[in-house]
Amino acid sequence: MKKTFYITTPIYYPSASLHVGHALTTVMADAASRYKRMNDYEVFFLTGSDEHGQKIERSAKEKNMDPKPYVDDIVEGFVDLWEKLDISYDDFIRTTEDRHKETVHYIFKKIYDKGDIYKSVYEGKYCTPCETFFTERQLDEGKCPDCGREVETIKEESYFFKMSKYEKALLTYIEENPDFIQPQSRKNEMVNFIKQGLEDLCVSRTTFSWGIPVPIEEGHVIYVWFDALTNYISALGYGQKDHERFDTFWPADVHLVGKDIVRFHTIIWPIILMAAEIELPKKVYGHGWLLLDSGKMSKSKGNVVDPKILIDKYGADVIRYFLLREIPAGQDGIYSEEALVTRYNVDLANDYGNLVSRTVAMVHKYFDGELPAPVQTTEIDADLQKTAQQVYQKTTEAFEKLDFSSGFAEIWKVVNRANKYIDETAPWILAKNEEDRERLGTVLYQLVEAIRVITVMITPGMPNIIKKVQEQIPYDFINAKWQDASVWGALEPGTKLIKGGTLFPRIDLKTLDIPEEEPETVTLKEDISYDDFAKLDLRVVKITKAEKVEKADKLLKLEVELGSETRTVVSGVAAFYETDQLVGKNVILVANLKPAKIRGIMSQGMILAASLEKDADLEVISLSKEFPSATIVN
RNA sequence: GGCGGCGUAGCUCAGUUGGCUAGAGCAUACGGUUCAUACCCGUAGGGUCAGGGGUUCAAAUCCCUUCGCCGCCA
Repeated sequence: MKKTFYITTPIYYPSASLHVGHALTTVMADAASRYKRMNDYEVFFLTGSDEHGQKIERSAKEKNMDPKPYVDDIVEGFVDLWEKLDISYDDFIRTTEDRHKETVHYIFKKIYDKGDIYKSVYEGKYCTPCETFFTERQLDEGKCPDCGREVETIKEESYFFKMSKYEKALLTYIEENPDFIQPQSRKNEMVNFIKQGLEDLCVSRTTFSWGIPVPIEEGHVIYVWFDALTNYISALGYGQKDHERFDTFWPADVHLVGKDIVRFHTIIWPIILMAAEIELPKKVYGHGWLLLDSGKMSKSKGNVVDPKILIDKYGADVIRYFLLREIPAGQDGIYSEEALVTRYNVDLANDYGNLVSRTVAMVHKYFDGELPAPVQTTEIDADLQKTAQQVYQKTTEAFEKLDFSSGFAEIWKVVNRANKYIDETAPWILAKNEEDRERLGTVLYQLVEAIRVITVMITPGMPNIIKKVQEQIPYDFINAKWQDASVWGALEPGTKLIKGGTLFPRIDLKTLDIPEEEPETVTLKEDISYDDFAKLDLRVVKITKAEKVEKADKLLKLEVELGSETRTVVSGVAAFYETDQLVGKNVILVANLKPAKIRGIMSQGMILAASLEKDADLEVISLSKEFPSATIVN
């Protein structure tokens, strides 16, 4: 019997287009799927869309559309994106499909009949204009967090799911399966959460109708998670006539999710399954977010990065490689187009692409494109092979853990080793002496083998570029097995290599048209009159002495000359200036500021300085010309 | 407020059960090379391992504490 591997992404919500963050989850799942297929697993890779809910109902209404055609358009965009990204999913489940509804009905009834779903009254804070329920905690000072208006307490008949009943069973499962929740930090959070006690979950609503009807009573629709999570088995045919897929693939090997929905997947979902007496998934992996320099990507900030534009610009493989390489396992990563292009230039163009290019070129120059046979190998050759073998081991371990970032870092050790190997063996010198011809052939063979091994290993991440490599080095990369990277010497000597185009042409960062971030709109304080300004008495003063204030790392005690007077000023600049850097500077003093005691020192005025938020940087305003002490500034 | 995590080079991060001179990549500077995509190879600079205290023959690592950042708490 073939080993099976079932991996899922979340089903995405079609209220807006997908951004690179979504692409990250899906690309990871795809790389894992391809890796497993190369290892002879029968893989089932599921993605889809979560199409019900009030938000969709409302958005459709705003566009004067029925919900279904409304989501159809958006979901088409999802499918299109995954196609562009070469996502090799086996099925795409939509929660509006009949097969999904069938399973949801089946499982709802099963749990209801068992007594784990019961009818009660839901009480919550409701914002009528927004038509949304909130919990106490979500409220912003008692008001609606979306619109700021008053909320009212509303009661509604609802069906509840007895989560509390399974609290202990779930904890036991998590304990007995230490790898169930990944990464570890998430697991700890979830355990804490469960230990605080689980409340029963409201699983139906009457306030909107765009959803799967509750099978036992009209007017109720099944609410979010019960509907959405069930996709993982409805797509397999659970509770349907044909459930062969379910029998083959369940329990899932990995539910890959963003860290924000780990809780639903590690608490609600397992409990639904327990109540329905279905085996639990083996693993839920919560990966990090893709952040922008400027913070989290969000629709409201308008800083969402559209993956389709990036794919058109750089190609799917490049985006895939960046996502897999740049985001450390389980952690957040930062996206910027500069980072993307730098990765591209350094790893793909300079190191890998150029390695292929120079190697194929040499085989052509010295052997007419015919791959020479290796003859006698040396220590250097052995070292290259050893690197490749070790990397194969480590990359395997990393890929098994879905740690693609480390995996690709490993693979590049072979790339680097191979480039160094060229330097060490200097084929262009060997080519000058006829007696070195065998050695030259051996060297080039080793290089092409190294490229073969590397290329096999990058296949799960970059399924496209390997086709181009294959055009230059005739080896069946497309159908390669993972194990093919563990052997050395698979290429037939005499194979004709074909010079091809550049795999990854370098991109000049300077010519890149990266849209500047919008300059912040400056909000100024309210206008003041000239008289207000004239109240300030600003004077040029020379700093004559500066010393640190004890027990205050930010403060310096300065002495300044104001005419004949010597004043003491306490200033928060210690993080940016050594004491002797300030002495002698002509700076501007707010001379008529009311004296104030700071750390027990009477500060008589204030020195002007420009500073960034959170003390990120600071510079005292000083004059470059000499002015008499106490000169007026206006 | 409760629980947990993090703080290591200019930037992004590795540092396993305490153990050689604290590492890698990017960036910078210099040198080498010409097969190659202004690439590749090498060398160098750059660190109070957030601050303070403690345990130990020995601490980035263990304990306490201060500061800063982050996550979870339906």
